[in-house]
This record gives sequence, C-alpha cells and structure tokens, in this order.
Amino acid sequence: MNKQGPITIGVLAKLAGVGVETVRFYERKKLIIQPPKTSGFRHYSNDDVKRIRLIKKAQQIGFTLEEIKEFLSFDTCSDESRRSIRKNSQDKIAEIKQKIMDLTVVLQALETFSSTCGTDHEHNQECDFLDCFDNDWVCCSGTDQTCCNPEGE
Amino acid sequence: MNKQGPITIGVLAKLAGVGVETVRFYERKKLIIQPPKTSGFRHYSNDDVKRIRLIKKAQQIGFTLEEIKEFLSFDTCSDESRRSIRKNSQDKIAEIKQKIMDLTVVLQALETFSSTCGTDHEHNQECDFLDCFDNDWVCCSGTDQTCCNPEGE
DNA sequence: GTTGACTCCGTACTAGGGTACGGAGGTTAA
DNA sequence: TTAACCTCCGTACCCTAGTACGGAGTCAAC
Repeated sequence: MNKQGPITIGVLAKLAGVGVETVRFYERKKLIIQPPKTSGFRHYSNDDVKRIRLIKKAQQIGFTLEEIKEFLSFDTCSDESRRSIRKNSQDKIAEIKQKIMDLTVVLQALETFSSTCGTDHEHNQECDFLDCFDNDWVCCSGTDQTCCNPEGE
Repeated sequence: MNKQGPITIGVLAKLAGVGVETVRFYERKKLIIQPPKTSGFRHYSNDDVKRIRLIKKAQQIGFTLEEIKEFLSFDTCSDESRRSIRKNSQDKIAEIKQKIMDLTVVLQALETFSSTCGTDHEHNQECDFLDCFDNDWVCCSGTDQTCCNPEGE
C-alpha cells in the first residue's frame, strides 16, 4: 500500500486533499501529532491521511476544529475515554438532531416560497418572508392567507 | 406591543439577543437597513427584531452572513425579486438537502459509536474511530468485528 | 556537482464574524 | 442640574481557519 516511498508532508496533503500549510497548521493546533522525522523531514502514516479526511468531513458538517479535537480524543474504546464519550456524544447527537430539524423547516419554507412566489402566478399580495419565519415558517398557507396566494393551483 | 417607548439600538439588541455592536456590524454589512433617526438616534421597528432573529437562526444552521443577505433579499414577492428567487432558491434547496444528508450520516455514526463504545459493555478489542470513519462510518458491526463487540445485546 | 522539486521554520497576512474603546453628545430621574 | 446611563461614530482589536513568504537545508536525477 505504501510502496511509493515515505509519506512526506506534500504527499500527505495531496492524499488528504488539503494544502501543505494546512497540515502544518493542524499540527500547531494539535489536531494531528507531529510524526517522527527522518533527517529532518516528517514521515506520516496512513492513519494521518484518514485523520485529516475525518477533520475535513467533520468541518463541512459544521464542527469547529476545537470540537473536532475533542471528538478525535475519543479515538479508542479505552475505559477512560468511555465516560467522556457518554457525556459528550449525547450532547452532540442532540445538537445535530436540532440542526437537522431546523434545516428541514427552512427547506420546507424555501420550497413553499419558491413554488408560490417563485412562479409566474398572479399574487394578490406581497409575501413577507420575515412573517413566514416569525410564524414558525408557515408561509402562504392556512385559512387567512395574507400573501402569495396562487390562483387555482 | 410597542408601548415601552421607541426601539433604540440597545432595546433592539436585547430583544433580538445580540450585542449593540453586532447590530451596528450588521448595518455596516447591509444585513439590516439603518432606520430613520430621531434626534440622531436610530429608531427600529419590530421587523428589525424578526430580521436579526432570523439571521442568528440561519447562522446556527450553518449559513454565512453573505448567504443570509442573499436569502433576505427574497423578502417580498415583488416582480423583480421573483426572477431572483427562481434562480437562487433551487440551488439553496439542493444545498440544504445535502447538508441534511451529511448530518444524518454523522448522526448515525455517532449513535452507533455511542451505543457501543459509550456503554459499559465488555469490549474484546479497542475501537478505532478512524477505522469506523474510513469504513463509511460502519463501526462495530459486520461479520469480522474488530472492535467494540458488546456481549449479547 | 548542479538543478529543480521538496521540506524546514517562524512570521505575517487574509477573510469572516464579531467585540472593545473612547470621546462627545443626548436622556432621564433624583 | 448633576449623575447615571444610553447612543453616536470611527477605529482598533480579537478569534478562527487557514494561506503566503522567504531564506535555508535536503534529495534525486541528470
């Protein structure tokens, strides 16, 4: 697997899809551990590639580097980490669930908004996005429609 | 509703749950429009409170201020905004769907991890978080379990 | 043994999203 | 009418997450 010579910082960066400076930055921030050096050059392992890919994935989803660092400290199932996992991952799960719910609500609002305001229908009134938000994102529906009322859809 | 006197910047900030400096910052960034002033002081409306709450909510979900600004330009269903909505909201919808999917994947991974490594079960081996990630987040399952194997659950 | 690509390190800079400062003037209640 | 508090504004500073720079050393191939 590792026949192409040592994984230097440039190789690691390429494999993980980041810049060399980013790798050094993560080292400074203790997100990855500086590996042993051969004549002054860092030689990484495949785990470091995985680790950086994990960091980037977690970031995309909305975790900060500080959170990811904590997250990565759960890397083995030792007795001492288990307590920490129980405590932290439940919080994080609740947070993610909330985020998913919020996004779902926004998605529905945008879809409704887009399929009413976004069409060429005649509208009898202005549709106020802020009011939709304030009304738990209920937009353009209900008995007393005050906005974006498409005719006979 | 508005009997307690004018909504000055401090009142607005308190009502919306942000700092005064944040309100001024949003004004500079054109996320809110500077309201008319009475003897040099800004007097806001209830819509501004809604607007800032919307901004904070959208931020929590992972939108940048720049995205939110674009988002807020969909605020009415006027003829001129309708074209913009048609063009932009479909992209935004796709983006949100992707975000929800990513979060769902991480949620499942965290739940699996938490319910195996996070329990008091005896584990026959160390559980490697990086390996779980690398294996499409499939952790502690499959025919050749290499980690975190709870006994008779 | 020189060239070119790569790596070393510290330091500086960038963009996004605020937060703090400080002097001047307005407002309100004792 | 004075004190306490609020607001004005520009500017400076902070943190996060990188990105760039530049001089020096290393390596591999020709």
